[in-house]
Amino acid sequence: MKTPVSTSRRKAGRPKQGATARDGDTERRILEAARVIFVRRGTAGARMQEIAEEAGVNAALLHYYFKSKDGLAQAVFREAASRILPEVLRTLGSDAPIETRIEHVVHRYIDVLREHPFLPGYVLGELSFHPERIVAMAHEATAQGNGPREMLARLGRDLAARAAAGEMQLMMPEQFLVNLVSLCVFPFAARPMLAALVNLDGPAFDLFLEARRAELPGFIIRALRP
Amino acid sequence: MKTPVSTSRRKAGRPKQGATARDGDTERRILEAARVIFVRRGTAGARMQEIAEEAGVNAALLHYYFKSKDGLAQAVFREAASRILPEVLRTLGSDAPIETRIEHVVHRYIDVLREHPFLPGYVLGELSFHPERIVAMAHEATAQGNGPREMLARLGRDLAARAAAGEMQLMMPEQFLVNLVSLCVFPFAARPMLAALVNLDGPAFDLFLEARRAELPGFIIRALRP
DNA sequence: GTCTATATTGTGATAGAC
DNA sequence: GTCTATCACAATATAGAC
Repeated sequence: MKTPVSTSRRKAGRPKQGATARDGDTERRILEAARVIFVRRGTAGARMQEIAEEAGVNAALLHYYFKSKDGLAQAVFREAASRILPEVLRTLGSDAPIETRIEHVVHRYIDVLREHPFLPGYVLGELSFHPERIVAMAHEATAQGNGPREMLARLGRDLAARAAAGEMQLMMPEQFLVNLVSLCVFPFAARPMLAALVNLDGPAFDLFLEARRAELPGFIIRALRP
Repeated sequence: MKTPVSTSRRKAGRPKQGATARDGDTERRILEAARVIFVRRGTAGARMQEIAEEAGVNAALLHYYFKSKDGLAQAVFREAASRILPEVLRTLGSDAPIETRIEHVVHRYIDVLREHPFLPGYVLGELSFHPERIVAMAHEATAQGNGPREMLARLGRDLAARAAAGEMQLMMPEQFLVNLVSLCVFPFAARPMLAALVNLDGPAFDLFLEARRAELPGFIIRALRP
């Protein structure tokens, strides 16, 4: 009998292939289903029953693998947030020219979010309703040395150097970071509003994103000129 | 006995001043309390009991004035969304020079959101988890003639004219609108993340916003240069 | 209009057989 | 590991007295 529970648990002995779970690891199936349902309904709106059905497993198994609904919710939020945060921060802290970093971040961000278009709404909702979740994650990242603080400090030095050389506006790195992320992420979170208000739905939204991916780097770079 | 319920209901005969409700209109007290709780917890996370306590009234009264929890939720969302949408759209469709409109929108947006800093997180969460709500609102606005479509069309003509005169980049009005709104709204929705990741909390966030209010119009106007 | 009491269902969680 | 059965309680909603 294996010890269940815990956030960082991983498969420790294959299941016996019960009749219901057609393939692969049950725990993974549950986690994927939970991601789908939590992202769609929000943490409070999600139902364990619906997650079980989405995963095609018995509802009691959710508690076997993850202790509680909150355990599942935390696991899902971690995964979601770490999918749209760290890589971009890393890119932004590289030693390429700022213009190159901007282009990389914009392209990468929009590409990732096109594959997970509902993540921003979910993450922003969670941030608002469960702000404590992000705090724990930030602590870990900082402890690992992946901390965004160093990245921001380096970015600030680079911006200041370019400004001193008369090549750019002087701008606080925090403002720069927020501008960049806002312009990439917000359109996804606001998608339902754009669809309802200005008919930016379905294929129109895809075209909008394609144009945005191409134009946004230039928009930001022009805004940085002195 | 007065007919209760319905979204657009207003006070029709003062209450008898029950012992509990210290002052004023009970319905209004409930609606205000509902706003506080729904914004804090999200629609699904909010509890009718907590709203009643926040309002200082008996829980049964919530159902007397608003038929159901969903009725209350709709009323709150309408109020919230109409607080951060229509005015800005109107400003953007004025006949002042584009540069002036940008400055007006940025200042107005940031001022309004500083008074209601948790609205963006709530509205974006609702958009994601209850996209159907915004559709109804958009229909009404369009029916009223307040429609954002005309505003966007006018804005598009103005942008095209300035581009033809060689004074600006050519840009689709949708992209322009999204850029402007993203840069104003996103920082509020992402506030918990900024606080955890780069220490932008409390007074630091206020200073950040003050600087942003001053710098953002220039940032956007520079980005529009040819 | 406001209150108490209660109906009724929903929902997270666990015990225990297999 | 997975299932069935069930517990315990939370939560929306209503009935009816005042």
